[in-house]
Order: sequence, then structure tokens, then C-alpha cells
Amino acid sequence: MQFHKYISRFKCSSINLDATSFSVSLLGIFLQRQSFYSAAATEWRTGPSAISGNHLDLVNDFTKYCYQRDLPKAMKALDSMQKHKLWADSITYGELIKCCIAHGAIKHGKRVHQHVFSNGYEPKTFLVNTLLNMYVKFNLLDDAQALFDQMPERNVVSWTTMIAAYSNLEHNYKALEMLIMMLRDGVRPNMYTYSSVLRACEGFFNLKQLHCSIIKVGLESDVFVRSALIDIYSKWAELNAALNIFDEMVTSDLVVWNSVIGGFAQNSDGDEALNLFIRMKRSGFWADQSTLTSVLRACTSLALLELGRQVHVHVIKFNRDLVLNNALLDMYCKCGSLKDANSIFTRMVVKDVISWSTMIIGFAQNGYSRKALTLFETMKTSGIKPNYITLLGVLFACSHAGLVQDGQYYFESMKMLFGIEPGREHYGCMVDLLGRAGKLEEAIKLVHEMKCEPDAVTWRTLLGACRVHRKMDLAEYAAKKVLSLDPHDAGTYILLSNIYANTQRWEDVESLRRSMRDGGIKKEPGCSWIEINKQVHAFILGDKAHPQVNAIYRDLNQVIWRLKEEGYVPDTNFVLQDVEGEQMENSLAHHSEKLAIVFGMMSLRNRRQ
DNA sequence: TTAGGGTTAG
Repeated sequence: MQFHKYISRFKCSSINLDATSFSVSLLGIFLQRQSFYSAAATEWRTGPSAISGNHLDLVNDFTKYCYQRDLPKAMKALDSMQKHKLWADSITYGELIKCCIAHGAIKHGKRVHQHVFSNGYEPKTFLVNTLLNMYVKFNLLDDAQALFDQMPERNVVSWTTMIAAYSNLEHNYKALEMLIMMLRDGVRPNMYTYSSVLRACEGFFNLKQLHCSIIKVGLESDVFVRSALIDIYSKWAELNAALNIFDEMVTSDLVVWNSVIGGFAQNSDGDEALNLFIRMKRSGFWADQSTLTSVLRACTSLALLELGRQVHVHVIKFNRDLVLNNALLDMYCKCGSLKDANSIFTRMVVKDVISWSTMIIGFAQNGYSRKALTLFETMKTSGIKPNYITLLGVLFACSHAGLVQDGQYYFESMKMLFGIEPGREHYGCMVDLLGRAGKLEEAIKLVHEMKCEPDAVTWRTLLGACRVHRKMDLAEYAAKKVLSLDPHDAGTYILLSNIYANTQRWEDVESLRRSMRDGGIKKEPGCSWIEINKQVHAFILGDKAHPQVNAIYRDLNQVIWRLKEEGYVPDTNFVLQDVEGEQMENSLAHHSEKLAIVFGMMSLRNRRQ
């Protein structure tokens, strides 16, 4: 590829400057030298007449090495040119800079920078843009900004390079500020600029403004701009807007499909993500790593193990893709297939902190707390540094296994051992840990000691523990805190109302019911589902829609009867008090989770028969 | 001749 480029450039230069020296049949060293001379001479400040034969050789050698991507030889030739105050053409320097980027050669790149600005030489804007890009690629944004500030002339590429750099590093304010400066400077943004700056939108209003500008200048049809728009609307959970932009497209490409599929997958709408995936396949596109990662995420959110297994077959051809492997690992963990997850994890050649965290959390969420903690210890010796989320997984494992001392040890040492300051979620895990263990005084003490403000989730965790351990005073306190932070939490209203009812505080009950009515707060029915033979069966409370409804309720009632024989007493604390006696029990017995589990048990039994 | 879009763990 590079060779073709080299030859093609050689021909053009020859024709322009020395037609007699060009000969298709003689592509030898001599002619190559002539061509380099021709190209370089256009930018030699000293002019061709002042160039001696030796100097010609130097520049020609330099050019040759740049196009051959021979970095050591090119740099040596550059030193010789510097010594003799010689320069090559901008395009050749551009090739050398690309070579430095490819080799991660920061020192050499800086040396080229120094050379093209030495002895009063004034590089073209194009060449400075290439240097800007080099600093950006090396993550040396301060150097890029300093160079940008020195530029006497900045074009749309110069501005876009800087805007893209700030957007990528999530310096959103700076990226938007530079867009404004660019407009004030009279430089018009193009599709490159918009596709880069969109992700820096700090608010929905910002996004609407940018979108309007894009439509006004007629750039909405550009695929890059369009996929960036779909992506940012999805990130702001504006999925209808994202879908509208997508549907307006006459032609699409894979990245645009991936943007819209990813948007739905990330917003917990796995169904729509999978529908779009089917549409994509029907349109003749082949899934790549990004598509499959989003499809796996959709399977994960819907707990579709069988579909996930089918996706796994396609993942095999991208078996070195870390992100995709992590998504696959997570799918198996969340679908409860720890054996498959562990097998993937063991076989992964490259693992990062996300792989380890996913597996630790997978063990913890599936009830294997000890395995989670053992894996965490292995991780520490593997050289991968745990992060905020890893520690959440560790504390989660401790809380679900009642390992109070282990949890306290990890919590107290996380700052010192791993440099991670406990955040709200870590405190939440500790409140859960102490609360489950019945240590409610310690739990509330910890909440009061939190460095960050406790949120509704923290108070709800405490409330849950109070309910289990029947600490009604503290429960009332926690419930009020939850409702002050989340006034639409129907479950907490009901629980608080029941606490009042149990202590005959009927005026408080009435006042709370009034608040619920006035606020239009209703308990949304939860939904549970189970996958049987590649089919998903979904249930809500007291569901009668399933074709096998009679058999399901017959079996469920038998299970409840057997449980009662063993001493089970339904806890009706969470059920609305105006539902009475048997009805109250039924709203617990016919809970959607129970219906789904009983149907699963029936299906297993049928399979064995 | 330089700049741009999509994917993973709580």
C-alpha cells in the first residue's frame, strides 16, 4: 500500500517539474532521486539553484526513508538536513509524523516539530495540523494547545482537531468553548467538527441548539454526523428522537446501525435493540464486534440465555476482542450460567479490570460470595488494579454472605490499599451489610458519617433492614428520608402507611393516602419472566393471561400449602392495608416472581417425564 | 495533504 503511494507520488512530481526525466520504463534509483528533488524543491527556501549535489542526496534520502516508513534512517537524514539548513516538502514531513504516531515515537515527533520550525522556516498550516494531531494522539493536549495558540492561521482542520481532542477526553466545556471561538474566528464548522463536538453536549438544550445548526447548514444527512446524533440522543435517553433520526436515513452504514442498536441496549430496552438487530440483518449487514456487544447486552438485560448462546457462536471469530469477551462473560453471569462464565474467564488471554470485576460480581450475585472474595485475592496478585466497581462487588459479596468482619476490613482499607475513596454506593453496601446482620444502630451511625449526602437508595436500604428486623421507629425515620428524596416511591408510601396503621395512627394514614392520591402515585406492577425452550414467558401480579394459567395456579397453591405446613407465615407488611385478609395473602402468593418460578418448575418436571 | 461516528462491569 505504502509502496503504491510512493510510486504514484513519484510520477506526479516528475510530470510537473521535469517531463523529460519521466519515463515509465525506467523506474530506477536515478529517476527516484529526480522526483524527490522535484517535490522538495518547491518548498526549499534556498531555492533549487543553491542546492548542491550532496544536499540533493540528503533530501532525497530523507524523502525515501519517510515513504519507506524507516523511522531510524529518516531521523538520521533529518539531523543531516538540519545541520545543512535544508527542508523537504510538507507532505513528506506529514508521512514522517504519521510514522512517529504509528511507532509511538514521541521524542522523534518532537524532534520533527523542532526541525520544521527551525531557522525561520514557516511550516504550512497543513503541516502544523499534522503536528497538532500527533500531540493529540500522544495524549499531550497541553503541547497541542500551545502549538495551536502559536498558529498564525487556523483552518477548520486545526479547530476540529482540538475540539475532537477535548471531546474525547470529556473536557466538554472546553470543546464547546472552542466551537464558539471557532465561529467567532469566522471559520465554518463542517461535518468533521459536528460529528466530534456532539458528544460534548452538556445538556439537552445544548444538543437541540447544535442539532438546529446542523440542519441549517445541511449536514444532517452525513452518516458520521447522523450516527453521532443518534448516539448523543440515546445517551440523553431520548430514544424516540434517536429512532426518528435513524428512520429518516435513505442509506445507512454499519456504524449507524450500531449506534441505534447500542442506544436501545444501553437504555434497558433489549426488545427494541433485538428488533433493530433483526432489521439490520435483513438489510444485508453483517454484525461486527460492536453490534454483537450491544446484542449481548440486550440478551443480558432480558436474561435470554439461549439467544446469548447463539450470539456466542458469532463471537468466536472475534475471540481476541476484549470488550466483546467481557460482554459475553457478563451475559453468562447475569443469566446465571456461572459454569460458562468461568470457562470464558479462564480462557481469556487478556483480561482487564472489567473482566475481573464482572466475574467477581457474577459470583457474588449468584450466591458464591466466598468464590468472589477468593477471585479478588487472585486479582490482587495478577497485577490488575481494582477500581471503584471492583470494590463494590467485593462489598456486595460480603453483605450477601453476612461476612461483616470481612466487609468492614475491605471498606476500611480500600482507601489505604487501593487508593479508592469510599463513595455513596460503597456506603450503601455497608449499610446493607450491617442492616442484614441486624446491626441497625451501626448502620444508621454509618449513614450519618457519610462524607457524601446519602441518597434515596441508601435510605431505602436501611428501610429494608428495619422492616426485616422490625425496627419501626427507625423505619419511619428512614421512610420519611426516602420520600423527601424520592416523593414518587409508591412502595415506601405503602410501607409507611402500614407502620402508621399498625400503631393506630389513622390520621397519619389518611394524610399519606391523600398525598398519594394528589400526587397520582400508584404502585406499578412488577414483571417477572422466565425463558423456557427459547421462549420468554412474562407474568405480572395475579396474571391470568398465560395459556397454562390453571395448572400454574394449581401448582403454586400446592407449593404455598406445603410451605405453610413447614411453618411459613406470609409477611403482609408491604401490602396495602385496605386489602383485607385472604386477599392480602393472595397478593403475596400470586406475586409475579412466584408465578414465573412455579412455571419454570412445571417445565422442568415436564422435561424430565 | 491534515481532522470525524458505534461496543464491556455497579
